[in-house]
This record gives sequence, C-alpha cells and structure tokens, in this order.
Amino acid sequence: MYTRFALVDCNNFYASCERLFEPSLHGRPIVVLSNNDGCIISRSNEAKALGVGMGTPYFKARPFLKKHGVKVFSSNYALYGDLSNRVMTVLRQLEPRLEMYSIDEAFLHLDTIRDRSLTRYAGFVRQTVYRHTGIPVSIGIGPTKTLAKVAGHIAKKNAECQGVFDMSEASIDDILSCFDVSDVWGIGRRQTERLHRRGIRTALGLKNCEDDWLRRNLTVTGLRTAMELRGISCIALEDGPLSRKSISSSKSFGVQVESLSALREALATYVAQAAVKLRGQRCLANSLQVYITTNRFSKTARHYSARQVLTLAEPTASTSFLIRHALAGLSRIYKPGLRYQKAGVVLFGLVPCSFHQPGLFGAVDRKSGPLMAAMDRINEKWGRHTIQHAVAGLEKPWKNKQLKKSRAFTTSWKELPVAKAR
DNA sequence: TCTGGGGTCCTAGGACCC
DNA sequence: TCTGGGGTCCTAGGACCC
Repeated sequence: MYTRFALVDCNNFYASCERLFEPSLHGRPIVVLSNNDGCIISRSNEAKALGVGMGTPYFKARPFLKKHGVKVFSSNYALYGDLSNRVMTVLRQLEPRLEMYSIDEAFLHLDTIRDRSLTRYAGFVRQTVYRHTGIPVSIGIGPTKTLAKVAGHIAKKNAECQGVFDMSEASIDDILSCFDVSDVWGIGRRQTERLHRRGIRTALGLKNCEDDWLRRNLTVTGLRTAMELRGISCIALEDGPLSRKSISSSKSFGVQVESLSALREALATYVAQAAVKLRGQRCLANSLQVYITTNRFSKTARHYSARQVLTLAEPTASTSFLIRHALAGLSRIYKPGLRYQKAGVVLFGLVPCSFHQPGLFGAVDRKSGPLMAAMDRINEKWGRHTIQHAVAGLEKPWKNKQLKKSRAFTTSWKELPVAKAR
C-alpha cells in the first residue's frame, strides 16, 4: 500500500497563542522570548517581515523592537502546553494514528483516506483545528516524514497553497532542486558545511549523493535522510505511548550566583521539578547527572562548566532521595569564587515502576511513595510550590525573570480572561 | 547588565572479557 | 625482529531537533 504522512505544524505557535487572547494584536508584530527573557524564540509573520531574527538575544534587539512597535511577551508554557493539548486532541479525533512530534507539530498517517483528494482532506483538517482552537496550522503531505516536512515548508511559505501542500501534486525532483539543503529536516549547521564543501546546496543534490560518501561523512543519519528524500520511508510514525529515556530540568539564573547555598536551593528546586515529571510518567530513575556552568559568553571571566554523574544503589522517584544525591554531586564540582549562570539536573536510566523489583535493603519508595503522592496532589491543587523541601528555599532570589508574561488564561481560574459587554 | 530549555541519536575510544 | 583477536558494554562528546 502507498503510505502517506502528513505533517501538521502550528504557525508561529507561541505568537499565535498570545494573539488568541489579545485580538487587538491581529496584524501587529509580536515576538515571544525564551525562558529568562533571553532570546527571541517565536515571531509573528509581521515580526518576520520586519527582519527580526530567530534566536536573536533580546537585549540586542530591544531598541529595534521598540522602534517598530513590536509587542514582546515572556514565554508562558502553561498557556502553550494547554493549547497544544487542544490542537492534538482535535487532530487525534480526526486521525487516531498520530505522533506528537513537538509542542507544535504532529505527524499523521493518511493511509485510510482513499476516497477523496488528500489536499482537500488536509484543508478540512486545517479548518477544523482553527475552528476548535483558534490556532492556524500548515499541513505538508509526502510519502516519507522528511518529504512531508519539505511539503510543510512549502505550505507555510507560499500563500497560494492556502496552508496545504501535497508532494504528489508536483514533480518531487523539481521541488527538491529549489529547496535549500540546510532546510532539510536532520541537516544542521555542520552537515550543511560538509555538503557545501562537496558542492551540494539543494535537497536534490543530497538525494542524489553517493551512499558511501554520505555514510562516511554524515553518518547513518545523513544516509537515512537521503533515502527519505528518495521516497523510501526509514523513519516510522511513533504513535505508541510516549516513553522518555531521560528527564531534565535546568534554568539560567535571573542574577549570577556565587554561593553554594544558593546553588543548592536552585538545584533542589530543579530536582523536585524533574521528579514530579518522573512520577507523572510512573517511572523510577537509577542515575542522575548534575551540572553547573558560568556564563559562556563572558569576555572577562574564564568559562567553567562541570558535571557529575551519580548512580543510585536502587532506582527511585523520591524527591528527598534524589535531592540528597544531587547535592552530594554538587559539592564535588562547586568551585568558590565563580559567578554561576546556570544549573541543571538530568534523570536517566528510567524504569517503569511496575518493572522494578525492590532490593533487599532498599525499599526507599515503599516508604516515600505515599508522601510523594500526597505532595503531588497538594501542589497540583493549590499551585506548584505550595509544599516543597526546605532546602529548595523560599525566597529563591536566583529565580529567572519573566517580566512580560501573559496570564495562564486557560489553566488557572484566577487568571481567566474577562470579556466586557458595552 | 543582558545570549533558552528539553529532548534524541550516533560515534569513538577505553575497559573488560574470554 | 617478534607480545592476539574479537566481542560487548559504557561513557563523553557532538550533532541534531523544536
């Protein structure tokens, strides 16, 4: 049977979410900043048209944004996560074989759509998502995921496509010959440099490149990308239950941090966040990594970055236990007298709770399990830091800044939008 | 003053085993 | 002169994605 993948991509997702609750911003340029109000990570079409670059540091772009009346938002993940769920729910109702690829993208299998044109069907999907959620999407269709991504690009960039493009509507080679190789899914900066050195600048060039050279220079992933461009599907739709291999939590600080006690607070806070996710996934972790780093862009101070991996005697999901190990790791890599900019933790070696056989002397989770479950319930009901470990600190002066954040319109009763009749 | 956060996969090289 | 060979596992680091 002939397989067809569709890539559904929310247009300028974060900017579109913000605009949803401030309709006066329609037609006006908007940008959304990264976590610490650091970089620009989402731009409305109007902002793109002004030439605002993706990933530009905010402090550099600020005068320009002000001059052109660009509305600036801090990122509001409670809002984006909730709207993403709504989009995915609508899509899943239309097409159950769905892989949620990122917060704003999903792959669908279109094998079952036989009796009508895929372009028309995709147009229907697009309208339905918009009607139910208010989020505009583009849809690309192709025989492999990589070609569906190419089609998605074309759907988004060309107004005459009306948000939908199907690769089978044109000659694939013609399309690939005009498609920049650096825009191909899986081809990043380094690979682009290598391809350019060999004189390959378009997706068609990559498609026709010799397998041996690809295998040697771009590894098996590069070869797989080329095969996908040839229409041979090598990357399957992952529509099974999500099972992560690692869970991490890290953040830049709002102010630079020198003291071990502040680093301990921050790290304990991040460990607690990661542990909540771990329990939400009904898993235990058998090792963790902690790391700290100074500002890598600093021209005056030497950059220091260190990490420590800790293997646990027995896998656990207990916040207390994980914090204790993380802080022991921290004390081994902490160097006094430096100005730290970021800390983080990664939990890995995840095993489902149900698979785990408790050790003879362990039984950590049998004791802490009910306590953690109670903590999670309280924090879910009353807000994130209602109860927490004392070592995570109360004031949290190192917390990052998010000065321009919109409200949690859809996930908090206190922050519901208010409509006024005239 | 000021530059995100959370993931996945691949490879090379070392340790270890028989 | 001359010091095995082949396999597995683990880890750090790099590259990529959104």
